[in-house]
Amino acid sequence: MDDEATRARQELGLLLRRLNVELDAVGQRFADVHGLNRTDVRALVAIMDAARRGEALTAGRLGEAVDLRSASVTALVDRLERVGHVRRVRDPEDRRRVGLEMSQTAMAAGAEHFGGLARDLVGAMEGYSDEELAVVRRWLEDMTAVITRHARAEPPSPPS
Amino acid sequence: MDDEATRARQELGLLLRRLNVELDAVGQRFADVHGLNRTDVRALVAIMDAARRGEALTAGRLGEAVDLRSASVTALVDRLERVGHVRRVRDPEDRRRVGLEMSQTAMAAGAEHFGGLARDLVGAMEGYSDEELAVVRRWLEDMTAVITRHARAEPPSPPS
DNA sequence: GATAATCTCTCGACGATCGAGATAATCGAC
DNA sequence: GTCGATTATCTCGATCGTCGAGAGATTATC
Repeated sequence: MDDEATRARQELGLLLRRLNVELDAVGQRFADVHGLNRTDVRALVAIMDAARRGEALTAGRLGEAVDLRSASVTALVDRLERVGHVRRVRDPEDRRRVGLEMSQTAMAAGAEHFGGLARDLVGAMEGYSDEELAVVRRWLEDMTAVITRHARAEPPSPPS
Repeated sequence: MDDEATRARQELGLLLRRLNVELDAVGQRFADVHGLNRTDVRALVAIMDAARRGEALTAGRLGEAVDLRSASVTALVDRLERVGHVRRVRDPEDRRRVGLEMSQTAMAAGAEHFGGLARDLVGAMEGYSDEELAVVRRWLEDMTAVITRHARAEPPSPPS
């Protein structure tokens, strides 16, 4: 591959990084608007995702999802509960466990903020053909695979 | 646009979010390995980017780049200087200003971690034709524009 | 039942960030 | 040149998020 082709590919990597920065900024903005910190937002997203899958997250599983110790999860849920975004619900089957339920207002706020972004993204894709989006999809999956490998462990080079 | 087409586009949005999470994890991993926090990593990246552009970041500009007040920037630079990643250099022309220079070891560490990722990403793009990558590029730019608009201000809907 | 395992919470400490104000250097007007 | 306004950075004290250690409560195992 000649230099020109390599450089074009490197630029796509930089574009990806720029997109990453802006996407993080969207989350930061949601946090600012609602008086939350980044961890709180990550937690709400995790709870929403779980709810969408039909599961009710427990305190422990939330801690795994956002990588926090139990003491921090307690403080985190205290904060979210204090402002009314989540509710603690003791599991009747295993009363050690504490389920987490999102309030309707929190669900609505999240849907408005992130749902609006999703809607606009879909709108911006209207002009693309199915074939073009298939290419994009394959590319995204390939890039995600590479990135995930780097995120988990640091191989000197990809196990080719 | 029918439901099937819309759903395919929504899935690309989810793929993008997943990629974002993994990319953040790469930065987190760099932080873990080197005993830094996320802010420190963001600061080092900002300093590296500036250095690549041939500029030496001052303390104030670094604060703007990572969105921290001056008190926090002082503490931040103290941390980075203490472990030898950056050096304070008084600007001889305006001695109020403090320039920041990255150490060779820090540059090398960053190049190894993030440069390795960049190399692998380029490698994963080898199988794509120029035309395919042009589509991907256009798509990335379009998506970044939409995301940036949401990150800066929250319009009820894109100003179409 | 006794004991081990699991899940969450409490407590004390540490560290990152901030607001207010201090310090030092530069710029502009005279 | 000199003085006041401005700019850039730093110091100090306080606040808040996170953690480690361990307690309390519940369930599983024998």
